[in-house]
Amino acid sequence: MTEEKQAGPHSDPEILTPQTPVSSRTEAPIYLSIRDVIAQEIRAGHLTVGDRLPSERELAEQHGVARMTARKALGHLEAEGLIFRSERRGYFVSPPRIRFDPTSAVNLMRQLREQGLMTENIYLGRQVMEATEWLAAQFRVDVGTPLALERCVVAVEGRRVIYSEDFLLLDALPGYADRPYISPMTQNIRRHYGVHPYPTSFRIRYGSLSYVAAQQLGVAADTAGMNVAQVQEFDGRVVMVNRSDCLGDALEMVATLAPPPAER
Amino acid sequence: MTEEKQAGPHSDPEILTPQTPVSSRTEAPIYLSIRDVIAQEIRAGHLTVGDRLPSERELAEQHGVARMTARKALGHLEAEGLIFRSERRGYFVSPPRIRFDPTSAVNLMRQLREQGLMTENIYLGRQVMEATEWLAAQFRVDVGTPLALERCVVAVEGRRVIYSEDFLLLDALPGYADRPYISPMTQNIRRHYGVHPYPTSFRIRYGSLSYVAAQQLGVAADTAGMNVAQVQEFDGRVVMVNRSDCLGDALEMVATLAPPPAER
DNA sequence: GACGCCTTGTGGTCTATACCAGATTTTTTT
DNA sequence: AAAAAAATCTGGTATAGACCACAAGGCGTC
Repeated sequence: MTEEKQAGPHSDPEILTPQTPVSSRTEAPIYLSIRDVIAQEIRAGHLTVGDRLPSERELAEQHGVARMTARKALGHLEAEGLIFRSERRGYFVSPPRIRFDPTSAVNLMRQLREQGLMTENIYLGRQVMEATEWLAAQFRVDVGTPLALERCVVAVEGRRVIYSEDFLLLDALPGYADRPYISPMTQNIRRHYGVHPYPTSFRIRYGSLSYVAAQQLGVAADTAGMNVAQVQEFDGRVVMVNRSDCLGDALEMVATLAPPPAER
Repeated sequence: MTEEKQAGPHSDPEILTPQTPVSSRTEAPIYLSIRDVIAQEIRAGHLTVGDRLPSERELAEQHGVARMTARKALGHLEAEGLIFRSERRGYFVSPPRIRFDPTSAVNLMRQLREQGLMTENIYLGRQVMEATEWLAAQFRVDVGTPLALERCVVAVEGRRVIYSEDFLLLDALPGYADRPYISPMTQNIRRHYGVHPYPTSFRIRYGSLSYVAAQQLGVAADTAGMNVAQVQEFDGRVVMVNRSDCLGDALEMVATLAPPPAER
């Protein structure tokens, strides 16, 4: 889980080559075989990280299929994390997935930098709001409790991959609204209040990106990804709830766990 | 994270209604507005869990669009977990997502039953194999080390949602190959060897389902979902690695974490 | 009642085309 | 040389058809 083979980022043998039908009764769809051809190109190293793929129209012509069929093959490769698309620019070979440990107290930005990735935090602004039903439940407060919302986008190696919303309990953070934003939220809190919040729960689900997230990340509205929610506390009090929409092909959640104390 | 509102399974206010454009410069795609209409029907309770939706062709006609457009709206709803499709049967309103805690030592089947869900384990068979590169790294053994592979499908409330592959280190489990399969793998190991393995790491990623998984689960080959890998140990030795392909709309990963010891 | 055939409906796949808006490149103008 | 305009290329969306394989239900025979 921690080690990484180094025979090229896309030679990961764990992907049980979901290749063409294994002697299935019915033909496999054409787009799967096209996908396999392209995947092979990438794994073989003919196309390497950052390279641009032929356009949908070119691929369609090359394989003698309609554009929508080629498009479906590309969509599949995207879901597998081999390639990503940049809106109206083209498809590119993906770098290896970013790893994020939702159980770690180390904040996301730092986790990314520790992987040697060039990361950037694009701050979108702050607003004050009242707790919705869901937020109130997370914070264990009443609906309508004042919260601060900090919105930002995280770009890794120049690609926008995470749209993040941090909700902060203003009651627990006096004077917060008057202070400037500092990049990693946990740093922000630590700097101002001298405490370091830690995650107490998380939820990861596959889902579609919200409309704003898709816009901010510059992807099609129908892009699917991962919706992550993370709750952070200190002193036994929930102070921060994070909601993120992540491009599914760009990252993966990993964690190493301590053995259960009873077993020790 | 742990509580559930009970105003109907699909009134979850956390979904920040990724509705029609928020005064965007450009029109939102048609399929998003169709999606919103259907989502509204479901949230309002006009369609409830298990109900069948109109067919793609019917919806297309109702909204005066092409079938592929209606299809795209349905695909979006599926990604959001509001509906699911049964191959060549139709679309149905989903039950709430199943929750799975990858950090828990409690096995999946039991977790599901604790949520009051009718679960079924469909055993697909066993085979003996040699460790591939990836598996060898997980087990911390040499490539080619003999392993047992147990394959099964988990159905929840009658719907197949997880295709699971358990890899077992035969060296650590003498005589395993001669013993019958017992449903939850951890139970299996415990029964035979008196020890209870616990998870030591996991990895969750968004991705496409493998071809066999899609076949076993009875979904289209282009279905995306979540790929989960989990490593289990006992006595400091990796004895089991699980790889699962899950229907993304059917479940979510949740966990509650202990505060870091340093903070206590 | 049990079994098998056939019809019908459904999603799964695919084609061929079209238009749009944004990104990129080229050309022209200043 | 710089700036502006135009042409081109790209993916994003949408239409309107088509055929297939499988699921389900009806119908018939046995």
